[in-house]
Amino acid sequence: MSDDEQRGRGAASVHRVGGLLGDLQAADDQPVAPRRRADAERNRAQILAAAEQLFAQQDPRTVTMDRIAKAAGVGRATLYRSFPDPSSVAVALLDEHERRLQGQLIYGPPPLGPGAPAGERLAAFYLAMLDLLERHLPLALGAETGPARFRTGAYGFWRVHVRTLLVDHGIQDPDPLIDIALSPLSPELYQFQRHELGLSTERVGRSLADFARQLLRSGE
Amino acid sequence: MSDDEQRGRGAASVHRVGGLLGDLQAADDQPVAPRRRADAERNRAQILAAAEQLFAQQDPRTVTMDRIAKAAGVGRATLYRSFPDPSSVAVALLDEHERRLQGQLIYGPPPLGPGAPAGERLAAFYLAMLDLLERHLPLALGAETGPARFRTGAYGFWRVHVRTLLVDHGIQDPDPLIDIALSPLSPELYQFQRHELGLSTERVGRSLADFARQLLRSGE
DNA sequence: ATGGCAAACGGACAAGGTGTCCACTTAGCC
DNA sequence: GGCTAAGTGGACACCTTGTCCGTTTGCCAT
Repeated sequence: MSDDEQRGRGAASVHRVGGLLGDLQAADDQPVAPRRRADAERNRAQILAAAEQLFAQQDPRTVTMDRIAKAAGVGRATLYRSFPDPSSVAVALLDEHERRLQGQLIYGPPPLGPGAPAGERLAAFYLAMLDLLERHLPLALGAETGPARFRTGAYGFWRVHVRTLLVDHGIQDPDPLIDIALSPLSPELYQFQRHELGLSTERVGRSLADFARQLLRSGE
Repeated sequence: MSDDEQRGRGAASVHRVGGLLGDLQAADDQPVAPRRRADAERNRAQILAAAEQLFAQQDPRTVTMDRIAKAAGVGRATLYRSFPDPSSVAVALLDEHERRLQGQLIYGPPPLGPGAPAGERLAAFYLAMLDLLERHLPLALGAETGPARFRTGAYGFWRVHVRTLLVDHGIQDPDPLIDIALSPLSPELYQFQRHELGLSTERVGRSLADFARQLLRSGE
C-alpha cells in the first residue's frame, strides 16, 4: 500500500477520472513513462509525510504551499513540481485509503461487494465512507478547497458505483440522483454534524443506513 | 424589499440564527440601536450593488475584499466596517431573496406552506430552492467560501423547516436526517450537475421531487 | 445656525502567500 | 568518470489581508 504512493504525481489523480477501474490493478511497470529519479521520489515521500501532519494539526483549509514546503524541508518549486495546490496533496493522501474501499466494493463480499440488494449495498457503502471520513476528516476537508471534490478521481469512482446501484434498483433516470445520493457524504457536512451539532458517529450512521434503505426500497 | 437592505449590518445575519421566526416580521424601529448614519447607509448600498455585479462577472470564489472596495468606490476599512469577508457580502445579498421563500414556507398556501403532506411539502421546498439556486447561483457559490454555509442564519431556517417536516412524518430520530435532507441543495453540487454534467433544471428538479416523496413516503 | 463630537472614512503599512524563473546540483546512462 | 537532462531551492514581483490612524462629515444640542 505504501508502494502506491509512487504511482504518478499529484496531478495524476485528475487524469484517473477516465480509467477508473483499470487503475485499480494497474501493474507498476511504466509503459513509456520517463521514470522518476530517486531524489524526486524521496522528496515526494517527505512532502506527503509532512503534509499529513500539517493537515491534522491545523485547520486543513489554512494549510499553504509555503508551509508544506518548509515542513517537508524542500524548496517551493520542488513542491510545485509535484502538486499544484495544497488540496491536491490531500487528495493524494486520501487516495491511498480510498483505494482499499474501492477494491472491496467491486471484489469484496456482500453487502459491500456484489450480491446484496441495492439498498443494503448503498447502506454498507455509506457506513464505510463514514468510517473513512471519521478517520481522515482533516484530509477530506483539506481536499475540498479549490475546484471542490467533484473533480477528483475518487469521486468519479463513487459516482460509477452509485450509478450501478441505482440502475440495479431500476431507477428511471439515475444520473441526476447519483450526486444527490452522494451529497450526504460531504466532508464539510460531516464535520458540521459531528463537531458543531455534536452527533455521534453511530447516530449519523444509523440515519444514513435508514436513508439508504428508504431510498432504494424493495417495495417500490 | 429594497428597504430590507437597511436592516442590520452584514455580520448581523449571523446573529439571526437565534431569532429566526421573529425576525421575519420585525418592525423597522430599532429598540436601542445607535442608529445608522446616512453616509454609512449610502456606502453600504454601493457596496452591495457593486458586489452583486462582481459575483456575477467572475468566479464567485475569487472575489476579494480589495476588489469589492474598489468597485464600490470606498476604502478598504469602510468595507471591513460592514463585512468581515467576501462571503458575508454574498450572504447579505442572498438573504433578501431567501426571505420571500421563508415567508411562503410559514404562511403561504400548500404545498409550500402548511396543509400538504410532508413529502409534498419537502418536494415543493426542493423545487423552490432549486429555482433560487438557478437564479442566484453566483451569490450562492460566493456565500459558501470561508466557514461554509452551515453557519448562516438562512441555513438555520431551512433546518428548522425540514425538521418540522420530518417530525410531522413521524421520523424516529430526525436530527441527523435534517442536514442529510438538505445536502442535495449544496450550491457547489448544483453547479456541478448543471454546468459540468450538463443536466437540465427540469431533470434535476424531477429527481429531487421524486427523492423527497420517496424519503417521506406515506406507506411507511 | 452653528459648533462640538462621535461615527465614519480611506489611504497606508506590514505580514504573508502565490506562481514563476533561473542558476546550480546531482542522479543515471554511456 | 564524464555528459546530460531532470530535479532543486532561493529569489522576485505581485497580490491580498487586516489594522491603524489622521481626516472628514453627519447629527444633535444649544
